[in-house]
Amino acid sequence: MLAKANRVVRGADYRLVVRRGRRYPGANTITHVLARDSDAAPRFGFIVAKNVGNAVVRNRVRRRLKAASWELLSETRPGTDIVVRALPGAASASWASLRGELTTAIERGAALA
RNA sequence: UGGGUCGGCCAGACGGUCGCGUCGCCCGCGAGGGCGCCGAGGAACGUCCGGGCUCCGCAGAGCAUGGCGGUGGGUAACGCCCACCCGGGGUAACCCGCGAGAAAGUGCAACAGAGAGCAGACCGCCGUCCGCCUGCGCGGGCGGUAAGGGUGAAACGGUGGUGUAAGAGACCACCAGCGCCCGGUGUGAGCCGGGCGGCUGGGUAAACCUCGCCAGGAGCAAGGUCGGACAGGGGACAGUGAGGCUGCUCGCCGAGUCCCCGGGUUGACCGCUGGAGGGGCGUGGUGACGCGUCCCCGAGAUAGAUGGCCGUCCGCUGCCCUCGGGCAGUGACAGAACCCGGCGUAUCGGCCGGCCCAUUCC
Repeated sequence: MLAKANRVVRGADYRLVVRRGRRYPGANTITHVLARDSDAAPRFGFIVAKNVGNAVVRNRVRRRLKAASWELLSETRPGTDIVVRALPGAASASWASLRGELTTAIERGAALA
């Protein structure tokens, strides 16, 4: 799981990444990637809206996305902010497909180290 | 053994691996790191009640408004819980009732029916008069009546008798209901028994209403500390009383208040978890619950930790089938956000116990 240092936690940061970052749509997620001028650790943020499911479902989706992000953390270029928005299909998506979507988006975002 | 009824409890298990959050200790100037403890629910849910807590400058009184409604207890309090009463259902265990007042007033009630709220007379029954007829009778007018028929959820007590032209609480007996009185019993709602009276005057109060009881307002985005940012302008009212805790009146306090346009911040910390807390034992009580004593500390996040992945077993479903396995899928409802007590709602499945009925055996 991701430590707090690897999380996007400010509302302003979320807005910045979603508006200015490049979008990579997947079957169950939309990934926004924005490179900052920094060599700080990469940061991940997650948006799971109510149309995904009830609170239990949303928690599970966000935790799986966090776990997938943690596995990709060491391979992500420093100074990158990534925000993943979960779509309603993410509730029933398999672990492998979620992780695959995220990997593809980061690769295409040229954010791999 | 089968069926029923009531109550309590659990909420997949184990392992591996990689992680997250608070707190404590240690290391480090610091960023941070290491170790250890703990880390979602019976409903955490809905936010429907009740409280604690916080602020509103907490004199207060009345009205309004809202809620509650058998009795007695429990509780911090309740619209909750317990016991009992009454009424209804069930062979029974047991369940159900939004359980005050309908002769204080106002309102409401489809269809059917002659008539539905100070009721009414369609068929019928009876008397009398007239007409027809040999006659039994038939038809009509007037009057009496409400026993019988019929309508309805409901038709102004029921049964039997006296009475009468036929009938009728018109009168009588018993029963039911209403009111009053007396005796016994229970803390009480009531219950049991006896007497008297007029002879009865439905439902709806989750319709207005009446009676009794309860209730200040807003809510942790409460409220406070620190830091940061910014830009003011206009209008209304104001010791002749602004404003002050939903509305009104009285009373009290007594100085700035409110609105619009524009601009800025939406950071950190406190509140924040040790409490009507949990467990054991004893004790009072039918019980809800109370009392005493010992032990324990058991979540505090803030884009929001409490988990991700893998394996074995377990349960369920489907298929195959050599009747014992194999394969595949799946794991109820649901996620703390100041904290408690309730209620309501959702829920795959499982465990335990009390009681009742039927049946079999001894």
